[in-house]
Amino acid sequence: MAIHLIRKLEHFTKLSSEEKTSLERTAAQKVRQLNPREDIVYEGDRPSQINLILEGWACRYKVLEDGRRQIMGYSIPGDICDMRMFILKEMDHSIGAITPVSLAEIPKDTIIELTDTYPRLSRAFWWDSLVENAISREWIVNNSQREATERMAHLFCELFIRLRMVGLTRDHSCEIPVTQADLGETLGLSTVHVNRTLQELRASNLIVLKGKALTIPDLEALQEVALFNDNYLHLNRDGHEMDANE
Amino acid sequence: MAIHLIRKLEHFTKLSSEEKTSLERTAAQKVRQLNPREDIVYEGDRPSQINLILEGWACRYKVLEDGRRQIMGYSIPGDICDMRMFILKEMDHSIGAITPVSLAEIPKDTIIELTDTYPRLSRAFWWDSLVENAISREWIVNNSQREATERMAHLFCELFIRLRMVGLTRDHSCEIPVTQADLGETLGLSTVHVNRTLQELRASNLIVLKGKALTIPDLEALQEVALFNDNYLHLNRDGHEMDANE
DNA sequence: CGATCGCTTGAGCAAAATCAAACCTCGTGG
DNA sequence: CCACGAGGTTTGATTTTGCTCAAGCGATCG
Repeated sequence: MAIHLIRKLEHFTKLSSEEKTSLERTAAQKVRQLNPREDIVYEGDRPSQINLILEGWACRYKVLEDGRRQIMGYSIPGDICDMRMFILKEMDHSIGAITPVSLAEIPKDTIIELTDTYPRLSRAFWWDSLVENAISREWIVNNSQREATERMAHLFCELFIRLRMVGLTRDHSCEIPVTQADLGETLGLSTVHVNRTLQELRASNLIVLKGKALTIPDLEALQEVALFNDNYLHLNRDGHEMDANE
Repeated sequence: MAIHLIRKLEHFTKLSSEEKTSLERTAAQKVRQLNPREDIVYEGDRPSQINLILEGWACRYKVLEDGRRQIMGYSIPGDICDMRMFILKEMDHSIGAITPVSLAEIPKDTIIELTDTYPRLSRAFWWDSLVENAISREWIVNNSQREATERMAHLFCELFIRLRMVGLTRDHSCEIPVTQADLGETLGLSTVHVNRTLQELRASNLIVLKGKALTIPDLEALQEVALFNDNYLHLNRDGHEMDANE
């Protein structure tokens, strides 16, 4: 069930079969199920373990005192939330389930053991967290410089590529299980404007969105209107020189 | 000259005098001077060393194909740009000097040696980079949910506190050596609107800004209008249990 | 079968962008 | 010493983008 994580990490470096089975075993140890809208961790929590998303979508978010809510990132299968508990005492944001979520709960010590035993895994985790940071930075650009249509297009490009990395697309399609209100809280737009922007993207045949099923007939075209540059996702196997040779 | 870095890291854990002199020595090894608007690293670069800001301000930024520019973070004295080169091959953004900047160039191997010798330093660097990520996430919230006045107020609160951490404030004042155009590219606002927003903050006596000198007569008041919560800066000495006892 | 949640539409409004010009400072060179 | 120019700030007028408010619609589910 750690298949998504493994697929993702192998965009950085090829893992040995021993490393893969270790990951599989670790991820199977303790699994927790959550319902949509349930929180995985709360702002202010002092988490003592790492959560790996096995199935479903979650999001990181903050709520301002007056109720405004901002989604700062999506966690999809294969994503780890979060390594930072090794150092930081308190969560400065919450993580909530969007769909039903199945989580592997991995104790701190298990991770330490794993990374001590397999330095390649340690580096791959590091890569993963650096890419996550790069995504945060790109979101600053997206929500600050791009206008609604570009912004939405950019988000769809990113999500499609991330889902493809972990094997969750088919041809030109994937599932985007978020509501238009969620999209608004992601992109800093009102729900009404999200709706109208989606209509615009549909009208230009850039996307087909029926319920949760997103189809991108021409990814390049969508990337163009989004001014999308995938370099921040670091897909070029930066760790290939440490590939396992099997 | 690594004094600012040391001050910052000691908000996480107290360093031993040996660790401090090692940092000082490392930072004095090779120093480079840059002029305002000169780039420290370019998007696409493959950096081979770490740059520590000793004096002056720099910023991380991206430029879209059509010229729109977004500043994604400020680097002030004591900031490290950037540790990620251990893993990632190519910079996905640029870093440019805002003021004259003096940089310590630290070779990869020196950092490895340092962190291998002093695990406490290693953890402190890790903390530092996690706080940097938390700042990025907060900027997403800031530029997406807050309106112009709140947004600007929030930025000033953050910068003031960060400068205070490294000893670069006096009473209620500090230097903010950025132009209004820079502020616009930071906050996702037009220069004209930045100007008007500043006037508003001045009119409400929330800030005094003369040239580059910023005075915040009542930080709490400014934090209130900004809906500012400092938890994301992790100032509470999360590493105090590993303090050096000297 | 009503209630709830999510999506859609319309009308009016507010925030911020754009465009254009003036002004101010400061450093440089005649 | 003064003129000039560049970079930065300020102001006014107008337009655009996206927000708010309000209501209706269409599924889905107990």
